[in-house]
Amino acid sequence: MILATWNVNSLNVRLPHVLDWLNAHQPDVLCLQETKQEDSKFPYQALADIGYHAIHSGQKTYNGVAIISRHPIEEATHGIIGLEDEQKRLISATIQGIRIICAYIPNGQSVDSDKYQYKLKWLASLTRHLRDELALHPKLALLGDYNIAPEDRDVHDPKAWEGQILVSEPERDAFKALSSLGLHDAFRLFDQPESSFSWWDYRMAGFRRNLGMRIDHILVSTPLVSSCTSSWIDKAPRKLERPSDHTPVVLDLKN
DNA sequence: ATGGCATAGCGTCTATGA
Repeated sequence: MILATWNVNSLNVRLPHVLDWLNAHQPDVLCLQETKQEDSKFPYQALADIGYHAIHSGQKTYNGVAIISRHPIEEATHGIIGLEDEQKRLISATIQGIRIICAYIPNGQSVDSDKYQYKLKWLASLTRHLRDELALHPKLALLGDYNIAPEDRDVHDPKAWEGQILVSEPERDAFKALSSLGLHDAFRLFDQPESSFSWWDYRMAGFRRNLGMRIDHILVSTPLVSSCTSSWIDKAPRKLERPSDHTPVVLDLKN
């Protein structure tokens, strides 16, 4: 079974890349973030034409999350229980007996911003929500754009970024709180190349110079760990014309 | 290095991203 996550930075622009990627890799599940479109614009038919079901929770201009699956999608829910939130950042479903949660965690903008407080509050609510989900679904995967680089090795220049957004201590503590629930960073279950990143700034030739961050993650619950066989970042879509600034993160699970 | 880019909206600029 192949699970993947990809922040597409507008599905309207990136649909051709997504369809090509689905056809090439045939993942069982692909989670998308930043679709930036209302549900009425979501390309259900184009996905069905290549054999995929989908659910979407979106809005104009900002945010928007989707789960795309080759298998039937069951028990779909939107948002975080107990959090009033206009922003469409979380969607969940059960697929092949695994609870799949697709999240677009707030960026936070800067540590002195109101958006940073919203990010920390959102993460606290997510952790509370995940505790309940895990009680119901021992096999669970949380996939998405976390907007957190968990360790210095996930940052191209840790000194330059020290204390800043995406790496600040409260954000990393929130990531550790998710880990403490029994969720494991699937990418780090395996040996990986140094300087492995999932996002590169469009500016400053960030991708060519590999000035990136690893902020897109797949966390899996303890009962799934022994099934994980490999995890990798697919840099190929970042090399295409008009790429997303993020690229897919992939996890292989044995059946 | 604090921008230089990309996207969407009802727009000729602003907001946001990370």
